[in-house]
This record gives sequence, C-alpha cells and structure tokens, in this order.
Amino acid sequence: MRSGLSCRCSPFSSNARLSLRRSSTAPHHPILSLVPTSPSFPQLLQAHAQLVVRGLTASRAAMAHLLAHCALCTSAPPHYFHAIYARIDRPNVFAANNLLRCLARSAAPSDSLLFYSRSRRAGVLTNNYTFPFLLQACSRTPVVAEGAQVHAHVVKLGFDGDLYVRNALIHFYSSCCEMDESERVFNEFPERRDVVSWNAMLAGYARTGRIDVAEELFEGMPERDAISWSTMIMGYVQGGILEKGLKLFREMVDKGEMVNEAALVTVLSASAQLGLLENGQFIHSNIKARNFPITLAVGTALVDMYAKCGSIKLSKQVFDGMPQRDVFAWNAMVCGLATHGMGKEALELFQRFLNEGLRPTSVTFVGVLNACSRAGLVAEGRQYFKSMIEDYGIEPEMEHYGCIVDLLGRAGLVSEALELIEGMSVSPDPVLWGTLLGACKIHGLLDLGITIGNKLVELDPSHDGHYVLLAGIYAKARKWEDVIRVRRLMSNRGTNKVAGWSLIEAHGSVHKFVAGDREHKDSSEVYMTLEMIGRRLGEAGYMPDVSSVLHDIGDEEKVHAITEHSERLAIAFGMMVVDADLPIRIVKNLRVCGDCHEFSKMVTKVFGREIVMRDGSRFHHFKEGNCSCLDYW
DNA sequence: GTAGGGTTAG
Repeated sequence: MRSGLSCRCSPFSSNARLSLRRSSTAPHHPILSLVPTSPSFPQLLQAHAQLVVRGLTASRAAMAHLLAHCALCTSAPPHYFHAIYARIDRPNVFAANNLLRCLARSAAPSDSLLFYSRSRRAGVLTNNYTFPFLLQACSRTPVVAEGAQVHAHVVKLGFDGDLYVRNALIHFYSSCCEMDESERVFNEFPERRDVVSWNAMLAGYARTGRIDVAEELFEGMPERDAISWSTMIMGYVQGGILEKGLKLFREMVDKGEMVNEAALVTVLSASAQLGLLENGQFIHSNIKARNFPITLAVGTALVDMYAKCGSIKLSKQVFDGMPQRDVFAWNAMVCGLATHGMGKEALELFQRFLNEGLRPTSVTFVGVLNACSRAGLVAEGRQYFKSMIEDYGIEPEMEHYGCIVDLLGRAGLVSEALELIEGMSVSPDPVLWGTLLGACKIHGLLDLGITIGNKLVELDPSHDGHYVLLAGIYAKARKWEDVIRVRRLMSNRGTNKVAGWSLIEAHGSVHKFVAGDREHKDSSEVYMTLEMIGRRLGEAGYMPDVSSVLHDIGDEEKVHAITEHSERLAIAFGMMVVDADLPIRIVKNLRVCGDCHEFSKMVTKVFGREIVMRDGSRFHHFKEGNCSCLDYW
C-alpha cells in the first residue's frame, strides 16, 4: 500500500453543467396534456377525474393515454392500472403495451409475462413496442429461461431488426450476467446499434466484475454520453476501485459532460466508503451551486455520506431538509445515528418513521437493533427483535443476529447470546462468533472465549484476523506458549493478511498511512511529532499496553511496533496539519486496537483535541479523554 | 408510447 496517496479533491473544476435526466416522453392526449411527466398518484387521480367529468371514460384513446401516464408514475398501485385497463373497450395494442409497461415497472414484473401470454391468446396484436417493455420485465426478475423465450418470439415475429428491441435484449442478457448472449446480439448486426447498445454491454461487464473489459470498451466506444460515463464510474465503485471512480468523475466534469444523478449518487457513495468528508462536501456544494434537485437518491446518498464521514450533524441537516423521504432515506439516517452511538436519537427517529405510517424493512431493523445495542437497551432490543419477526414478518438475517449478540454480549449475557446462536435456523457466520468472542474477552470468560477462538480458526483457516483474536484471548489468559503456537500456526498456514491502513484528509488531499510507514513526504516530521506526543503522554502517566502485539520479539521492539500503528501516524499528521479547533478525522479499515484506543483518548485529554475515528464497524468520538463507544467495541 | 446507469446493512 502506498502512503501519501495524493488525490486532488475538486470534482467540479470546470464549468460543467449538471442535469437531471428527463423521464420518458409523456404520452400526448389533449385532455391529459397538463399531467406532469412523472406524475404522483394523486395527480393521476386528478387527471382521471377530469376524464370522468368530461365523459371521456368510454374513449379508448383517452383511457389508454391515462394508462400511459400510469407507467410513468412510481406510486400507482397495480390494482389501479388493472382497473383502468379493464374499463377499456376492445383494448388495442397501444393500450395493451401500456399495461405491459406499467406491470414491468411494478413490484411484480413477472405479471407482465402472464398478461402478455393472456392477451396473445385473446388476439391482441403485438408490435415493435411490445418487446422492450416485456424484456424490461424479464430484466427485473432475471430468469434467463423466460427472457430467452421472449427472444424466440421476437425472432419468430420478425422484430429482431428493431434497434429498441435489440437493445432491450442486450440489456436483458447483461442483467442475467449472460455476457456471451449479450455479445451475440450485440455483434449480430454491427450496423444496428447505437450508444445505448454500447452502454448496455458496458453495464454487463461492470456487473460481472470484468472491469478491464469494461475499461477497454469504454475507451473504444464510438460515442459516449452521460450514461456511459456514469456506468463506468459505477463499475469502478461497485468493483471496489473507489479512487478510480472518483478520478473518472472528475474527468467527466472536466470534459464538460452533463453530470447525471447516477454519477452523483455513485461518487457520494464512494466518498462515504472512503470517508472522504472534504470530497463529499465539495460534491454537495456543487449540487447546491448548480441547483441540482435533492432527489430521493441524492438526498439519501448525502445523508449516508455525511454519517459515514463522521459528520452526523450535517447528515441530520440534509435529512431534515429533504423535500420528500422514502424508506431508504429513513434507513440511512437511523443506521447513521446508530453507528455514531446515538442509540436514543436513532430510536426516536424510528418512532417518527412509524408515526408517518411507513413500513420498516429488514435494513431498518439493522439500524434499530444496532441502536439498542449501542445504548445498552437490552429489553427494548429484545422487544424490537420479536416485533420485527411477529409484527412485520421479517425473517432475521445474520446482521440482525449480529446486533442481538452484540447487545446481549455487551450486557454480559453471554450464555443467552450463545443459546441464541445455537438455536439459529441458518448457520452462524464467523463474524457472529467474533462478536461473541469479543464479549467473552471483555467479561473475562476466557475458557469460552478460547473455545470460540479455536472454532473460528477452524471455520476459516485462511483469515488472519481469527488467529489474532484467538492469540489475543490466550494473551489475556496469560497462556504465552499458546500465543506463540497460534502465531506460528498463522504464519505456517500463510494466511491472507489484510494490510491495515488509516486515512486522513487535509486541505483537499488524501493521506494514507500503513504501520511503520516511511513513504509519506512529511515522514520525518510525522515521527518527530509522534515522539513528542509520546513524551507528553508519558509525562501524563500513559503506559503502552503491549499485550495486543503478537510478534515474537523483545519488549522494546513490541513497544516500537505498537507506537507505529497506522492510526498513530495519522493522528500525528493530523496534529501537524488540522486546525486546532477542528476535530482530527481518521478512517481505518480494521478495528482499532486496545492500546491505540487508549492512546487516542489520552491525546484528546493532554492536547485538548478532538478525534473522530471510523474503524471497521463504528465511530469513536474521542473528547476530553473519553470515547463515545464507552470502551466497548 | 419504446431501450441503457444509481441510494440504505454488524
């Protein structure tokens, strides 16, 4: 891992414009011409009422156009468009296509297939417009066999020369990750393709993780539009190559390409994952400067970004200012509050959510249970877990068990947590055992901890973290020969060691440190600062705890290894460059070790600084010698 | 009337 990864964070350096992609063309009918392009359900009902008032409900054309408007409304319930279709006298292919389109976008897209075969039997004709809708439905429930059948119909009925149909086919196969088939359609008639065909291929390669192929395609495309760019950016971000995604976004802006909602949402998500507050803020300020609307997706991505970048205050501000909120937005806010240890606020928000009549999802409960755990609300946590299953019919997933095990473990109810794990219908994953092991360690249940630790190593012998956990509990039990044995086992098996890093932003650049890092351009100053900090902490009575260092080396060297953990280098660097009245914000990929946690607390006490540290699973707000996690993590 | 891209999770 290179350190001092310098990446200028100015995604909007040029005067490129932002645009929202317009929704599909609104169907035209004189009476319905005032219906907005993406109407809300009430607006749709208003339009319907107009038709009733003017006595037009018997007009096939008017009703079919109303149905066309339904397809552009995301909140119209399926029974409504079925009812409209049922009122149309001798429905023609236009009406049938529009119902197909409505169904394809509904929660049960496969209904459009049922409707298609039924209307064919009833003698309603198909035309070239029929298949893009039908294939869209197939793409949303990607079952290869059904789409392949539709493909056969396309060929049989002679629509395989239509560009829109071909593109829908490419998209369908790409959605099913059947890239060989996509390529076949794509290459069949090279003259019958356009930028949409290329974009569908690009998305397919990105989805199947073939980033290098996608990259090559992107480079070689005869023409690119905003969707090509946002698809490629998404490919990088979803493939975990976040920095490349951010870089391409900047290039997109610099080239003067219209920035679309998908690109914004994707780069906000990348900033969130990397914890790049300055980068995220810059994207936000530009969204504001260019009057880009805070849509549901953009608002949610902002709420999530601010929470993940350590600024729960700004996250709340965006959430409160959102013109409308859906369950995604609420989930992001509830989960954000919970990871910041603000359990009470998260539960209050959940209550508001319920009061608004919204239905929680399984993700909502991850946030709620997590909030209970962080606030030590054992009884409430049990109650919500029960309610999730019984009142909302949500099957508990591994994440929910994780929260409950954490909740019980934190409260010292380790045997109850163990019982819960053993009674699960799905087999517990290593993370769950790791959570329980953590509880054993905190509460001094060393024998049980050792048993679990051994189980973990057995479950996944290639994961170095498990050996570290097991060795850690042996160390706590002062069984030094076992510590050495486990450490040897780890190196003999050649486990995959995940390199730990800490990242800090300063004045538009990102600085990444690994343990013992000497690559940073200010390295010598960083070490001098670290030494100074060590001296001051020593005077204040801080003693490094070397029990978490597992290397088979002398004590003095152990102290050395621990004093060069990546978070300490980042803290030292933060002390050098971050204004004294601002918190030092650090993002780590792994969990913070016990001693670095203590070190961070001491720094805030001795130097009067504030440190916000995001580790592998939560936030630590260090202030005046204390941490928001109350020393349990 | 048509096709392509996106957000939440221990």
